[in-house]
Amino acid sequence: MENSSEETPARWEGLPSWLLGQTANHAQRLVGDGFSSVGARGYHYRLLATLEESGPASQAALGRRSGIHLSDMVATINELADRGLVERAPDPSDRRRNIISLTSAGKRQLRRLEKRLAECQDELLAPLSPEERQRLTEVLSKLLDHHNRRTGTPEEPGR
Amino acid sequence: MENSSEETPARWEGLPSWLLGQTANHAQRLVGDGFSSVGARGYHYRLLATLEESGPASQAALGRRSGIHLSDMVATINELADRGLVERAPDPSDRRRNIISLTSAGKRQLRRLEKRLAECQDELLAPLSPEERQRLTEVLSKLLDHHNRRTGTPEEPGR
DNA sequence: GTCCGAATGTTCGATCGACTAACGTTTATT
DNA sequence: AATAAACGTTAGTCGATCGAACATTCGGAC
Repeated sequence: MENSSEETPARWEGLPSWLLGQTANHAQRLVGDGFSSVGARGYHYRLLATLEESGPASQAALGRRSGIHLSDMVATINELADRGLVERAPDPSDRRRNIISLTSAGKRQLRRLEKRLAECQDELLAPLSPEERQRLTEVLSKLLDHHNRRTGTPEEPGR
Repeated sequence: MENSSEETPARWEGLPSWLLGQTANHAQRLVGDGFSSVGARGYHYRLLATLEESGPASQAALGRRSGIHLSDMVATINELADRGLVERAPDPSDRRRNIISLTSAGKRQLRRLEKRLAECQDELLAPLSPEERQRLTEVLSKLLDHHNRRTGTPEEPGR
């Protein structure tokens, strides 16, 4: 979507689903650009952040905690390991597992990414007043909650 | 994103960009499912609607008006033409061009898609009060406007 | 009239996030 | 010991979006 022009208002442009999709695109572009300016992408941030929160863990566990699919974890960890931001070591007590841990360079990168991320949020919400920002995140949270409950995120139903 | 579980709140889940992306995903899934239940997808609706609004036109013009990339127009028109919803005829006055027009079957399909679409908006916004819905679309429109102005949609600057 | 730039339709490919399928290895259960 | 389950890995699919290249055709400048 780069176009439009010509004198067409387009009938779908007022639909909530369309507005959501478009603003989400802008948001994602902003954040993606912010990340790529430091040589990273979304999965990198998510994995580094998860790693800092839960400490060293196996790829499967990190996948569960970060919501990154197992098969994408492989590539993500490869990329981060290549950059020395993360270490992959075999688990001595379970030879199936790798234990992934954050290096200090990884921690520094995480700080950078968080800074960019915060800047992007601000750029994203620039035209909104603090109250509007508050209301927006509230309403979005409510929507997200509703649909997560009935669709995604099993969140261990009976446990 | 099917996972999560494990007892991790995840630090990015409150970020506006994340909330936007996730709710947009839900919205897109809803609409996409609605469309595919009639054997269509997003581009089909957009093209059919554009076609009804602006009448028969060349692929390039339709692309500009619908915001669909030229290279994707080809496939979209192919699919719609295969289903008999649209007709592709050479322009006698310009042999580069095809003139695309809506068939009556296409118009009927458009009606169906619009109905589904309306239902999906309702399902999407289900947990929100009318006032909240109003506010949400307003805020999103404001955001979208802001970012379209400074990024996408040139909308012929000097014309 | 001819020539060059632009528009048009088309094909191919790349991206990014999400997800499926299959497979070999290793551990746990029975 | 046999079977089930978990783990890591590779290799794909998919949908939405976009870029690059190309041949054809048109239009305007000269």
